[in-house]
Amino acid sequence: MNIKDIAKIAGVGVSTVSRVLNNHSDVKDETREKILKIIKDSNYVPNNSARILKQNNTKNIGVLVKGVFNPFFSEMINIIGNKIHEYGYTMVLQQNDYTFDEDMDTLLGFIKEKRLQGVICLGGNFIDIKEDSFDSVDAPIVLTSVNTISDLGKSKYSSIGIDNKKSAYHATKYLINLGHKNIAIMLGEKDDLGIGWWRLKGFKEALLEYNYNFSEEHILIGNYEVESAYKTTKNLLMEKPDISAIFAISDAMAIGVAKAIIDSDLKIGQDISIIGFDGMNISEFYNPSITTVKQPKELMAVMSINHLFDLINKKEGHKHILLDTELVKRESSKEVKIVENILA
Amino acid sequence: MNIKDIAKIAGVGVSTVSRVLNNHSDVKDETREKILKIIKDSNYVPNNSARILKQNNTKNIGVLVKGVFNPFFSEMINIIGNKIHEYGYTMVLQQNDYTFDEDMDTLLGFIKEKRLQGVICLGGNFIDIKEDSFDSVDAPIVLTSVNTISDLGKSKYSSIGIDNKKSAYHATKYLINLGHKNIAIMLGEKDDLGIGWWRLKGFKEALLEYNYNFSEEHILIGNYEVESAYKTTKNLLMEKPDISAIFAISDAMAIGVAKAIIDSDLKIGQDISIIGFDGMNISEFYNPSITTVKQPKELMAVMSINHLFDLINKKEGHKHILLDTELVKRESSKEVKIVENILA
DNA sequence: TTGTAAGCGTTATCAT
DNA sequence: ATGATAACGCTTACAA
Repeated sequence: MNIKDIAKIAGVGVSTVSRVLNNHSDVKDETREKILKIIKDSNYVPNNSARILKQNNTKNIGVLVKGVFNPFFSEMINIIGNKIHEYGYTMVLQQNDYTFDEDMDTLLGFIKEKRLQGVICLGGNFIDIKEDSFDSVDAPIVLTSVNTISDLGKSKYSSIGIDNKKSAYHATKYLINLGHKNIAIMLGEKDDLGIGWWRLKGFKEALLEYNYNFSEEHILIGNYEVESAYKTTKNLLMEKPDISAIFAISDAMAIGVAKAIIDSDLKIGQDISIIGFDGMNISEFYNPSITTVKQPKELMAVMSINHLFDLINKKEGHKHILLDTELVKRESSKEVKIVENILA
Repeated sequence: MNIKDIAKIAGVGVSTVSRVLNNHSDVKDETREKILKIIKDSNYVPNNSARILKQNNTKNIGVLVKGVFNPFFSEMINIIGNKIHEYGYTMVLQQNDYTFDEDMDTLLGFIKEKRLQGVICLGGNFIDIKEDSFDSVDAPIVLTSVNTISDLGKSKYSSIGIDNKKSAYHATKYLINLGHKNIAIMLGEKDDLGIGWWRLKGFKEALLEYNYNFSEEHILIGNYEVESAYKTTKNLLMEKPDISAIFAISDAMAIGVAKAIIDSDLKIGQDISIIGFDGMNISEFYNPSITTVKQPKELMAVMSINHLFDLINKKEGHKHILLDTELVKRESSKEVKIVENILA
């Protein structure tokens, strides 16, 4: 069943049917009604590929996600997906977890292969952006919550994210002001080159400001997983009891840390304070509730997709936005308890 | 840059280029190398639409999700997405949260519009499947973790899920055997017609077996959300202290219930026992850990996508699979404490 | 082993 | 207001 069949049944030419299909005004109402009825009756759906071939517009928006296991992104994908659908476009979702290519290559290939009209990257490392990196594609690109370092090529793409360094700095400072001197930080991976690198930097900066010493031993690795974080923390607690606070750079890891503390018969807050990062709702409902750096994820999602459509429709040019985070103070972080030195 | 340009540059006919593109064997190695080099140098990517138009194979797999906010599905989408990519197909993800159409109509429209080669539905209600419901499409369909009622048309689609009634029955029985007599159940919505309906049925069945009374007052509504569950439970605890256990039909709601109990100065396990449903890892790491009905979500995801490809490749026919759940016993459910009646 | 040309289902241009 | 037809970029007989 194609446009020709419909035309034949209706006793009109294919162009008339096409006009009806595309809501052109120059069709007699009567004819339009008749054709519409036939289309409906025969369950005809236009062939998208033929349309795209002709119009050169796939109406496909790509969403490239690094680390989909991150529940933080799931919700954003949801918001983005709904908006894409609303705009009459199709979402093509591709994960990028197990690819060891440069994220850049994956992105460029993705756009070309799927002939995307635009793409949003959720997470990932784009540390080697060059001035001409995006010259070979003309689909607008929005990098959301990704790690970039270079200032090159900034006029060729947009980015939306938070100030990771600053957020980590404030979180750490908050702990310091509570009297903590021996603070550990839990990163995702050893030598994390992504956002973890910036958060570590903010952490160190706060420490430096107060002349507190920082050693590699204060770095814990949690693989961004609850389970890993749990094991790492348990091991730590058996060896180094002089730590009074742990700053985990994801809420998922903060949960693992919390449970490890509990299972080690220590009291969260009293014995060891915790701060997480992300602002997932479990941090609020955990027992005890967990202090966290809340990212404005709904806003990030909405801005990303709206801005992308503005770019597509050429209503706006590329821009780079840093949104504010909020330090949500909860039960897991308390003033450090004064340890009376019996020998003193 | 199209196939003609490449052919011109290489000094060959378009069909030779096409043969190279499609890995046909009947091309001289020398010619192949030359063409491959030109393709690479000129960054040429074949136009998918033209290809599809000709071959009538989009290589698109649809994933239609109801309730993507459910973190339970996110992980499954991840597994499914990776497999689709691995098979050289593209995943088209569509959410179905705010659609009030029948899920059936959405599904059929989705397949036709995107010309899908196959589709997996994650969640949703397909209670009105007729014998000929799927006759108008020829893409194989796998319904995963969805609610079906009718036995009609079973040879036209596949399904993979768990036995919701049985699972709920066993969970309830476990509570009863711990001595609980006044058990509340928390459903997603009032008059839940989906899986909630079956879980409620299993719940009632267990109660009936022990001649325990069931009243509408034992039904709580939590909207499948942590927050809602929290509020509902808090209200309940202010009014009805004769309940000794709550069975929440999702882990997310179980967390809300747990926190509400804690905030009401009651002890989970001692005062009120909790059972959740799904087997998300937070149930293990919550404080205290929460008993739950664990669904084999990885297995469900893997089976769904593998079976779909078997159907596409006609290696197998439609089938209906019920997987086993596991009741994971944890700290949140304990023997009911004996209440000494002081007046007795 | 390679080239020529028809045809996939649309849309858009140009007549009428 | 409507119809005939070229063109989009590819694959695949068929011919050479």
